[in-house]
Amino acid sequence: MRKRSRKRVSRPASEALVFSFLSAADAVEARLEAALDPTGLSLAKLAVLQFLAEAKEALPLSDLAARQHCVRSNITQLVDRLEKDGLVRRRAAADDRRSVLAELTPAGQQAHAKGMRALADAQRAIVKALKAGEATSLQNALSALTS
Amino acid sequence: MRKRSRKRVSRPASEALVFSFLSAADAVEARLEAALDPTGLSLAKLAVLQFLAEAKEALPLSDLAARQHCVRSNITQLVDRLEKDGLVRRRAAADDRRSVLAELTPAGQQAHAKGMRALADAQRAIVKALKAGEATSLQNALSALTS
DNA sequence: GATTGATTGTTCATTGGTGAACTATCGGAC
DNA sequence: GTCCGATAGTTCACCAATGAACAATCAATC
Repeated sequence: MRKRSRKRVSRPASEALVFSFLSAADAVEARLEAALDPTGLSLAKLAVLQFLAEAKEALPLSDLAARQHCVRSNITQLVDRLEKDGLVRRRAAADDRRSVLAELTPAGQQAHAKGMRALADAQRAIVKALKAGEATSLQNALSALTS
Repeated sequence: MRKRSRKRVSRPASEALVFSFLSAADAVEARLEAALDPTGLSLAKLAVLQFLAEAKEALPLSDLAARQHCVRSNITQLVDRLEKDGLVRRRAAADDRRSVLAELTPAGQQAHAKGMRALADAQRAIVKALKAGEATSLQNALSALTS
């Protein structure tokens, strides 16, 4: 489950908000990860399956890296593990001999479905924990933070 | 800088809030980590230095693990790296021969001071990005999420 | 005083990330 | 047609974290 424990370096009041924020995010992430636990998937793995499923076709690894917003070497390793799990297969691309395509196996499709169901449940539970009003104010705060 | 790229598995409106939240947290964390970059420290390392500095004495590694909310093996490795950086020293405990104490070196004290300054600046900048009203509503949302 | 159980730190394997270096291939420009 | 720069994937070393297994030590309890 790989908890990603938060450090809360500083104490003071206003600045502490930043670490509360990060700490809350870790808690949420841990909750999602825990929800996926029975499926044997992680968020990282499920994301790859989801990209493959929504594309409805095999995708080049660099494509996956772009969608995942991560470096290519990370995808190489993720796909290594997914392949070992039997959820994904590597295939050569017809047009470009540099390219390697990843495609879902039947087991991968099933894992994807199961994982997305578990994830959706967990997401709903978390969102429900925020009363309607707070959800929108959170959304404002969020956009202020990311800008 | 170790960006912790967010996956945004799902698209739908309300549930997507959860991933926006995680994504915003990653952005904030990346910003803090970037602010620490010139000091050569990471959040994880700075947190250890901070615990040692605020304790004003050498601390057993298991103590650090407790404060960091992480497993002991993680601290072993973190202190390994900090020791290699020359910021921390391992020392035997007088009373308990199982215990290993970590203490700040002079370089460690300086790095701590510099790191905390950089961190505080970055925190202030981030908090300022949230107008006063949104800060409190965020705080409410936060407590709703963690409960 | 010996045994038994908890605690301390380390090591190892695994997950998930980064970035640099390398090979192979692809496409143009010339 | 050849050369040269961009692109694709892998490998490697590193950072950060987890959890299991292990040796050493401590603390009771008998």
